[in-house]
Amino acid sequence: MATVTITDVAARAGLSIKTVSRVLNREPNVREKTREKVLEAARALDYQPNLSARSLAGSRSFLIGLFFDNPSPAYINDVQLGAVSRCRDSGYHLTIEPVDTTSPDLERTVRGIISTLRLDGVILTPPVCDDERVLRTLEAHGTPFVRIAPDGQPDRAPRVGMDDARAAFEMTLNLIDLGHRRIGFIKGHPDHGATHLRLEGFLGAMAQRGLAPRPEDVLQGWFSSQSGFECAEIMLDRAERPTAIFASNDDMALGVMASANRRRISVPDDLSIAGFDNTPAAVTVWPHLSTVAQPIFQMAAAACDLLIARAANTPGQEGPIARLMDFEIIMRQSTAAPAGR
Amino acid sequence: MATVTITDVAARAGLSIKTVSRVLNREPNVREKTREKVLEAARALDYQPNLSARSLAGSRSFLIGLFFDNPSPAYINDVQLGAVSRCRDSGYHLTIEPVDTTSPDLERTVRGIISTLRLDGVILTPPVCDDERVLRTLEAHGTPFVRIAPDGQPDRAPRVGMDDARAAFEMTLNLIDLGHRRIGFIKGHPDHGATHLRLEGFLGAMAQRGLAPRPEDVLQGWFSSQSGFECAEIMLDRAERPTAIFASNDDMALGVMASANRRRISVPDDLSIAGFDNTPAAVTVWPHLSTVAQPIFQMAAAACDLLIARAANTPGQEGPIARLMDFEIIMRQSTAAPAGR
DNA sequence: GTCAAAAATGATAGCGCTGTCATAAAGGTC
DNA sequence: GACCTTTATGACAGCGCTATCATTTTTGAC
Repeated sequence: MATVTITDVAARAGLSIKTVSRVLNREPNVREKTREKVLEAARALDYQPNLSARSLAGSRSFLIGLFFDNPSPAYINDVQLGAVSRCRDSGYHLTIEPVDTTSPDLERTVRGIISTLRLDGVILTPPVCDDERVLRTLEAHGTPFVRIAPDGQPDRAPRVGMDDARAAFEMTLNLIDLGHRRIGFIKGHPDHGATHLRLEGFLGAMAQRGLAPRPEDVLQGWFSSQSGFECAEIMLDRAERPTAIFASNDDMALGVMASANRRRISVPDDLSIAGFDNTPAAVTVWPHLSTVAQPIFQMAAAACDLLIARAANTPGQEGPIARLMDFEIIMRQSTAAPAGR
Repeated sequence: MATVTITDVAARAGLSIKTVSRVLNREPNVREKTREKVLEAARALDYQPNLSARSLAGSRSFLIGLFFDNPSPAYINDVQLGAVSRCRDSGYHLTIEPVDTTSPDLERTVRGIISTLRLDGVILTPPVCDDERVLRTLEAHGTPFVRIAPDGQPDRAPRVGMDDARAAFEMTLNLIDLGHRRIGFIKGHPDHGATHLRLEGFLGAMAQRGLAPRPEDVLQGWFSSQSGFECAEIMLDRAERPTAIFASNDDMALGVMASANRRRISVPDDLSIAGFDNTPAAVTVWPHLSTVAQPIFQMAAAACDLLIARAANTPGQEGPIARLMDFEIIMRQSTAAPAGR
């Protein structure tokens, strides 16, 4: 309730408010002894800077925006925690802004958000990171942004991600090395960049081992468990069915497992299943799902770092930045060697 | 980039900035014609008010904070969407603030957030809504807050929730009416208010039908799927096992299902399973999980409404407010009449 | 029309900071 | 010590709005 201002701190320290401001903003040219006096006064008074005032007077708002459109809750949750963890370290805060990429009003909405809040930076998750209107609006306004796992346009703006193709490649190799020859694949939502890369990795691995997936074993899903279920129903209905199914994300893999359960097909004995994302649900089901763990938390944290550094005018790398993080292949109980071998 | 200020709008409309401010804030005593002139000028210039300036000059920050501590991603996702939907309507924004209720620094953290951001209100989700230190800090600072599904202290501050006891009661009745007599129950995390209420509802329904659960059939879980799995392992290991298990949330129910799958116990033929929350995962598994749907989105929206009305000084209800929302019992394929009956 | 009351509008002072620029203190050189 | 350079500190304007209070215009009663 009682509001302590920078003036109070200055009075207590016997210095001007400008000097206090310098200390608080880690500006140079402050004597060590002075710095200590200020810090002590601030601590004694439990001073908390007023963000609005800082923002109004200065060039930074200390606010990062997270734009997303209906991703999986587990994914967005990790992104949020990763971003907030870095915000905390730098006195920043995160506002979340769900946007509807199918809305005709999208540009106006985005413009309203960034100019009202004066965001220092924006984090874009799929599929917003690939929406041309959002990118253009941000660029026109001069708001820095970082894309997480974007589809393409590598040089357009900083991005962080992981090597989806490589991960899918390695998971597929694992499946093949387990002894599987006929492997089904379920593609993700066509609007998500990762979808194409994961397919590419799958096909690459098959080709490298001299295998060619039958066309009817590569189906189009939508990243929803329902779509995974439906694709599995189709594949498992056939007389000659795959011995393994690799779904482009865990939700769809779980849909596959649901279908197998319904048909009393034993996993992994009669069907191996692999997913992608390592969502919490992957270890909620039995058998636990083999999957690819993405460093989502770290990707978001890195994105946040980039934006904060940029706002602080830290002479970071100029020009296009792309940070690729490491993934991890996690083989659990849903995959095994095919039966009868 | 080009920043349009209220002064620009005033100049274009040929009025003073104060009049423009009046229109923008829907203050009374503005002629209809004047209002239109202002609105038109604002539209023509694509004027966006500067939140920092508004906040610094006025008494509102147009910021709502959402405090949470490690809840399920699906839950927090719904809360966020519900809250943001109302924020959008009123020019508000939502900042997310994960807090660690086990941290010794909790008070300082909370104090820092609310005084730096000058939050107009805070939404508290379980278990933060029952943390005495958080409540006290908020009260001391005079920051309005609304609790979602708190444990007790009904008169302490506004809260929104649902009748957890009643929902558990009805679900249990459904199970009994299906023919189940021996029903296992898995309790939730003891720090969550809903835990006690759900147990109470379960016991009440059993009692009403003249049934008494055996002590060994009521186990302590932690809301995690792992804990549900472990409890199920214990119950299903026994010679005389329950014909139905009601878990206090979906995650645990999914753990039960995993255990059943592992043991090749057929669901629902040999074991009925019911959950609580209606998470997306409930329809990801096979068979789909019978559960209780909470109106989480609506609860968060209502919480947000309360805070915004309070900040706008709308003479809403003073004193303790409690809004109870409707739940829905959803019976899917994981429950059926017990076999051999 | 006159006059008071009510309604509409405007002038101006901050809100709590940061940025700019001026000033003071400290350090170096001979 | 005189002088210059570097480093440290301070005075003050102003960011874009809202709040207060003064002023003007409109309205209504007679």
